[in-house]
Order: sequence, then structure tokens, then C-alpha cells
Amino acid sequence: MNAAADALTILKTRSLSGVLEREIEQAILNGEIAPGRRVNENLLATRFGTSRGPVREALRALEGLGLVELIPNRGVFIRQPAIEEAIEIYDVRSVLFGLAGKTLAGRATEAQIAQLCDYLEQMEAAARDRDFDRYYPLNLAFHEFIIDACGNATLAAQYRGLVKKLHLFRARSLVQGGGLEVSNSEHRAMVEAIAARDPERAQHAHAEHVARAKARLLAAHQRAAGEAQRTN
Amino acid sequence: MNAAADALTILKTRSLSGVLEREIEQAILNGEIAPGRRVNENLLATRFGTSRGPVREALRALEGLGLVELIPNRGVFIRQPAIEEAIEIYDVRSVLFGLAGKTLAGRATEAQIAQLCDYLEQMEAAARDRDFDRYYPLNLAFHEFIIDACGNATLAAQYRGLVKKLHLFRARSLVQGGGLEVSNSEHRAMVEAIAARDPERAQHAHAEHVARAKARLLAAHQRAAGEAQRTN
DNA sequence: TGATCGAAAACTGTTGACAGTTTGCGATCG
DNA sequence: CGATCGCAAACTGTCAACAGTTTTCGATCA
Repeated sequence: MNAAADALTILKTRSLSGVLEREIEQAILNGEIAPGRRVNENLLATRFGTSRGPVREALRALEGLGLVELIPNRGVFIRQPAIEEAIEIYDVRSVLFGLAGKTLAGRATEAQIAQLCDYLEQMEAAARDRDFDRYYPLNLAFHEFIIDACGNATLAAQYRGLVKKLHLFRARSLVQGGGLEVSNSEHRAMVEAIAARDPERAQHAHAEHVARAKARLLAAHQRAAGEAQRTN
Repeated sequence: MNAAADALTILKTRSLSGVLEREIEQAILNGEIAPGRRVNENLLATRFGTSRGPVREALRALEGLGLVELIPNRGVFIRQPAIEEAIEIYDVRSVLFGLAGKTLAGRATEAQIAQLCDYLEQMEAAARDRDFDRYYPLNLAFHEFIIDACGNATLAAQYRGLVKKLHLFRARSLVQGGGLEVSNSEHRAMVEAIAARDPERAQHAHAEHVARAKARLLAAHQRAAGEAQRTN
């Protein structure tokens, strides 16, 4: 995002408190403030050069996003979802992404399909080179593109909210346990269904893609838990 | 909810600002403050006997729920979703409810199935008597029961948020265009699939139920729009 | 009579201060 | 030496006031 667009965003979202919300959200998602830890309102206020009022408003908004939890008289804490919640989120995300695929299959333009194919080729090239640093942003953009292109803003907002919460679980690398090629074959199935304008098949392929990501996370988590037990 | 549980809720949600959030949300959903109108912070503050700080925090939380919109230097406005957004919401709600049905079919206890059958019989009785006042709360409880029983708290939270937004659209009566019997036959299909412990069929029946509600809303809306045009 | 301009009122955004609670630490006692 | 009690510091929850913007309303002019 360029400076002009950023300035516009600042004005649009309600100057101080809106900016703070984004800044604090970034700080949380970047892991600057670790999950489970308490957030100090004064510290944030002095850090951003404001008073506590806007900080509190921003935190209240972040509570709505499910990123923090407010405990009376004790303050706000960064949420740390249990594995059970991560599973719940994946299940919901799966049907949402399925809906995105189904919708897009029914309304994709030729240009959009070409764009999807382009992403696919770039990701396959990155996978061949084992270039994860190149692969990761492509993968992100690919999924974002689908969510946006399906044209359902409500769906997009819900989906993004879930992904943010999942970031708190901080297991991004674990999910790539199956390797880049596995993911890519799933991506190919998704794009083919959309290109064939087959909503049913697209829905299934998209939902299945997330379901398999969930399975990979689960397997990695249990593997990690087993190792932790052996270490004890 | 009794007084004790209410007091507990008050303490749990952060006394003032949490209570305000619920109160204001109720005021909005009851239609006390009409969609599109601006909310006056001072008025709310004096009405609840507090200062503006907690009111602003509560409004900020409601923004996260999508019930109000904040416009810089102009205040918060009650959102009034367009028909397009209502359609989006129904589509998302459909897959969420489908997931609830699928999940519940895979884990329903005998007691839960019995409860569902009970709801079904009561609703059919109410429908036979054309007793809409008895039917409506039953219908609500039936759907709530399914959402809760499926055991996915994330799903339940998302679903409830969507339903709240839909309340802003204020077309509850329109949706009952098909009559009580039509809804009930769909309900029966849902319960039968759950009782048969058939996740696939349950998912489809549940998703279809919401999809048909969407179609009923759409038909009613276009009928209303046509009449408005004829009046002009 | 209608439109335009300007000032006053109303309201939002933000701040600093105060009250009440929680937490951490040191002293005291078993 | 360990546990418990009490005090002080830190922090949250709330409030009232101030600054800046928007809106309203009346006066002026074409």
C-alpha cells in the first residue's frame, strides 16, 4: 500500500483510535506481544504518544475481532487459542472457502481465471526450486485473490477474521508439513474446477484444501506433543 | 435469564462498558434507534447515567459486530444493510448452518435427537393451529439448539453475529412468506438426517433450509419493490 | 421568494485527573 | 526456612473538561 492510500485509510477509519487499532493488531500478529500476556494501556499510550482513551477504544475493537480478551479490573490479554479452537476455526474456514470457490466458479471472468493460472504457475515454479520465501507470499496472494474475486464482502470479512485468529496459534510452518507440491496439486484442482465453471466441484476442492491443511496442522501438533512427552 | 445470572454476566463482561454494549445492542435490534440514524453519545450517556467514555467503548465494540458504522467527526450510525448484503449474509449463513448440521449428525446424543423431535412436534402443532406467536419462539429455540449442540463455539459465534446483522434488515415477517408448513417440512428433513447420523445429508438439508429462506426473502423483497413502483 | 454566507450551537475526539482494584514485595510470625 | 499478612506501587475504570469539527439557523443579498 502506498503513502497516499495509507493516508486515506487513516482519515477514513477515524484518525487516532482507528490507526491505533491497526498498529496494535500488527504488533499482536507480529508476535511483539506474546499470546497470554497482558497488554499495558499506559505503555501503549506513551508508545504512540496519545492518551489512554483511544487505546482503550482500539483494544475494545480488537476484542470484537477475537484477538484479545478483556478481564474486568485486570486488563486485556492476548488470546492464545487452544488446539481445539484452531480445529473449530479450520472447520468454519473450510466451508467459507468452499463457498468462495463455489461462488467464484459461477461468476469468474476470463481475466480472473487467467490470473489464477498465473499464480498457479508461479507457485509451481517456486515449489520446484524449493524456494519457500518466494512461495509463501504467492500462496497468500492466491488465496486472497479467490476470497476477493468471489464478490461476497461479508464472506471475505469473516474469512480474514478467522485467518487472523489462526495467526495467534502461530503454527504457520507446521502446516507446510506436506510440502509445497501437495498444496500445489490441491490448488490445481481448485483452479481447474473454477475454469470448468463447475460450482459443486469447486466448492468441494476449496473446502477440501482447507480440511487437509487442518489435518496437516493436527498431525504436526500431535507429533510435537509426542516429542514433548518423550522429552519429559 | 434470572437476576443472579444477570448479575454474573454484568461482572463477567466488564461492568459498565460491557453492560452498555448489551443495552445499546438491544436498543438497536428492538428498533428503538432506527437504521441509518445517528447515535448521540451524550444522549446515551445521560440515559444510562454514565459519562461518554464507556458509551464510546461500547459503540466501538458494536462496530466490530457490524451493527453500527463510525464516520470520522460525524459519529456512529446504525447500519442499514442493502438487499445485496442480506443476500451475502444468507449465503454465508447457509454454509455455516450446513456445517452445524453436518457436525451435529456426527455427534448427536440420543437425548439431543429426542429434543429435536420434540421441537419438531411442537412446531408442527403450532403450525396446524396457525399460531404464529407460539411458532416463532419455538423456531428460534430449535435453530439455537442446533447451533449450540454442534459443539463448535466459533461457528456459533459467527452464526449469531450474522443473524444479528440480518435483524437490522427487519424483514422477519417477509421470510415467513412460504407459510409455516413449508418451513416445517424442511425442519423434518434436517432432523431425519441427523437422526440417521448422515452428515452429508444433514449438511445439505441444513444449508438448503437457509438457502430457501433466502429465496423467500428475495421473492418478498421484489414483490414489495414492485408494489412500491406501482404506487409511484 | 430563494439562495448564500456567517455565526452560534451541538457534537465528536482527545486529554488529564481521580477513585477503586489488583498485584507485587517486604516484614512478621510460626 | 516457609507461609501469611499488610502495605505500597501499578494499573484499570470512570469522569469532567477542552479543542476542533460539523451542523443548524438566521440574516443578508440578488
